[in-house]
Amino acid sequence: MNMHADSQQSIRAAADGDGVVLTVPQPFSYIETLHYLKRSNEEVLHRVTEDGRILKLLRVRDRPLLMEVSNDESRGELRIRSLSGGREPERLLEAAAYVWEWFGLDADLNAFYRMASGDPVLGPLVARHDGLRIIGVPDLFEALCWSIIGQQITLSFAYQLKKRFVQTYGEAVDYEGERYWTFPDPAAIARLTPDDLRPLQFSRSKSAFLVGVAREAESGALDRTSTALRSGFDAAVARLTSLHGIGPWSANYALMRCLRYPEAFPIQDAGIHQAVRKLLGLEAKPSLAELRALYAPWAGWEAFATFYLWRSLSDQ
DNA sequence: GCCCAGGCACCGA
DNA sequence: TCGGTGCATGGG
Repeated sequence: MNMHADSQQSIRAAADGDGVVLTVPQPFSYIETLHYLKRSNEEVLHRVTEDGRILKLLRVRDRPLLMEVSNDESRGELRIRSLSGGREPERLLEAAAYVWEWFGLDADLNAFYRMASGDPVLGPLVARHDGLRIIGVPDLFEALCWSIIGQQITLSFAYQLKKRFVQTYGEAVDYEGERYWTFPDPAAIARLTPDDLRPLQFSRSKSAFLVGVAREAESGALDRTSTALRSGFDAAVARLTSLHGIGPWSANYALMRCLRYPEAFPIQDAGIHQAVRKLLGLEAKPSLAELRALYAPWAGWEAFATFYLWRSLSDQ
């Protein structure tokens, strides 16, 4: 896990000595963050408590750490505590850096809003969901697996598949009567054969894709910081789509949620089409020509536009 | 039964 | 390059 320069400036030890405090850049909406994190009851990679704390099991320096995130709205701060797995300052700092990355706190939302506020489709969305950031998937292997799992099936079924996958091959820690999971390590999946995944109800292709990507990741060839992924957007798309099972939608999905390219745009996404249809009051899903005209002004901000469109799907 | 879900690989022209 | 087809499963 790498510390980002901006995040380091914003993290300090809590005054009472329990955990660290993260000053969040504005705008940031904790409510919107929770709304996204709570969207599936089948989610097993984090838990949101009734009083609005977020619990998540991380792997920090090769050991599990159960992290708790809570919000201090009046101060514009998040507090990060360790519930189990060690409270050394270095481990807490890494957990805080993870949150910074996870919640997309590096993004300059105001710059996006300057573009979006006058847009007929995005304008109302950014007004309604002020402070919504792109909640990410910091781990590239997890992001690619999740994109493979989500291909061509309903989101609810995708969550069921992910739950089985995580609970079969991930690592668990029990805390106060609840079980918390980490996403499976590439090594655990790399040694499987695709047939091992079929009983979990993965299709033949999804099974093969997952094992293939795990073997690639296990070989070290899927480093987030690799030249192929940091030499510009087109090069990164080319690198990811060279993987079996990663097409344009999945590559853009991972570049949006993991590598955080603002121009990443999974335009084939059924959810985007559905959102546009609803927002424009269309009978049928928009044609490609309609979409092109619509998103031309979003150039350079497509990832943010996508996340706000997805958000609109759970509006009344 | 039919269509659609946060698509993709593969095939033939 | 482009369009058609099979794939697995669940819900409306």
